[in-house]
Amino acid sequence: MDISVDCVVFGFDDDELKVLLIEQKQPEGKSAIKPQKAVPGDLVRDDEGLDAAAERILNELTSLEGIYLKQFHAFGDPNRVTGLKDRDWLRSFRTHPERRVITVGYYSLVKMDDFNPQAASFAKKAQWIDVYKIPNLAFDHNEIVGEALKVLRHELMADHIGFELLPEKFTLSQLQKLYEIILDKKLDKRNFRKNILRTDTVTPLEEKQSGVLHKPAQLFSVKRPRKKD
Amino acid sequence: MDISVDCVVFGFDDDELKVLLIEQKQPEGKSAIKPQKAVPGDLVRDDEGLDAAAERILNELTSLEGIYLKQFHAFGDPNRVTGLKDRDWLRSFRTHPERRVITVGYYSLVKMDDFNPQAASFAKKAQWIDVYKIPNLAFDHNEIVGEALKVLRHELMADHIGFELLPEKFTLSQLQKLYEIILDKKLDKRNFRKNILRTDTVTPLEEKQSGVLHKPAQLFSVKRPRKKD
DNA sequence: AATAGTTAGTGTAGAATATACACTTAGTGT
DNA sequence: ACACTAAGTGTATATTCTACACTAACTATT
Repeated sequence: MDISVDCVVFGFDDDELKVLLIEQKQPEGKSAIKPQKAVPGDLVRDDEGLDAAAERILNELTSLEGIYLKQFHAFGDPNRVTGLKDRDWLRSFRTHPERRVITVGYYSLVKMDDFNPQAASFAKKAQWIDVYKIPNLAFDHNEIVGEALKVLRHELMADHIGFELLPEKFTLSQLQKLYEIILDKKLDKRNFRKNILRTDTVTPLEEKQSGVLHKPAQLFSVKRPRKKD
Repeated sequence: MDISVDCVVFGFDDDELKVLLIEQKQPEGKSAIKPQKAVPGDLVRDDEGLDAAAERILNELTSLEGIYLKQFHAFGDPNRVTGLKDRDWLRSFRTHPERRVITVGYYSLVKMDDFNPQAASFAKKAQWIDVYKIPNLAFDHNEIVGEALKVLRHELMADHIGFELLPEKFTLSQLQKLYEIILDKKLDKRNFRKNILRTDTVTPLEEKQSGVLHKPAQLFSVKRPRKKD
């Protein structure tokens, strides 16, 4: 058997929660077939830990580093891979295409800002897709994304990890919107603010929004552990 | 690579939280070496899902069926297995002893009543060991048990799954003791009872304790989904 | 028959937390 | 200056959490 790692990378963009999907390479000589989208993932190397593999693979495919990255579930159904396209693809790209693969799911949150679409090579391969509009994916990736989303919701409430999805500087309204979209429900503005400020994970900056056609909002950033001043 | 499943089976006995450990069979011709204890686990078969494997292995080693059994983490450190004894053991009992093995941890809760310890396969014997007095185990099983315990604590609070560890009929005091032991802290009696009764997962029986040298306690059982009466 | 010993069983007041709700403010564009 | 828009702010009420102490029911002993 082989082990792979699949990374469900969440990002947030104005008013959509997105997942990073790659477009699979076309198998040789089958160019007529529409390529499938998939979550970035690959086989774990023989001498590599799971967490390390996840980090490596995510890095290879997105050039991101040092990201909140968490194992959430192992998917081991022996019939995980049944699709014809999936089979074709494996035959073209894997040395042992018939081997059963068990995959370990990781999820991660990134600021879309940090994400570097510079590499045209990259932009060709990877794209952000609205979580609520995900097409059919390769293998069992729809299920994997679904599970990741459940975990994300849970962790969002428990650990307030949501800032990870926002740019360096953000307003509380943006943060609230993020929560509303992930949880798929409206939140009360005043209560939300109380809650967030109480957790003390966020610091107001000197700066304010500008160029908006309404009262400019206070900008915040994530509170980092104090360096000595 | 190979995949294995390890099952951390919790049971409860009066005032100790226990884990089911097996004693590994001795490798041939090394009878001087003290055998190691381990959590029941084995390789996943080639055509078998992870959950199915966990159930099968638990069943093979303990003759239990239909147990609350939940995947909690995959352990994939390439240096998971370093001990000399572990190596010896693998050489004796595995067809591919040098292969790297990634293991998926499951945990499960059983009523010790229902359990009839029957060592089989490569287990010399099976025994319940106090969670807080676990010796050095084979492989990375100490870590695995530790993680399982964390998850158990978490799920205990979230989902009130504690009854699984008690006999069919139990008193609220027994249940409270169970919580106290798992969480390793004292709880307030009245508040505890309020909480449990509020969750509505438990029904009082007609029956009371008897033969105790104090006021006999009401017996309860887990509330099962109503069958049609 | 009375007594001592033991755990079962119960309520409430105060603190903390969660919820619901509406108006004023500071900008931009016309 | 006026209209438009989202930012920002406080309070009263309901709910949940916490701390806390006495009486009840049974057994064993004398």
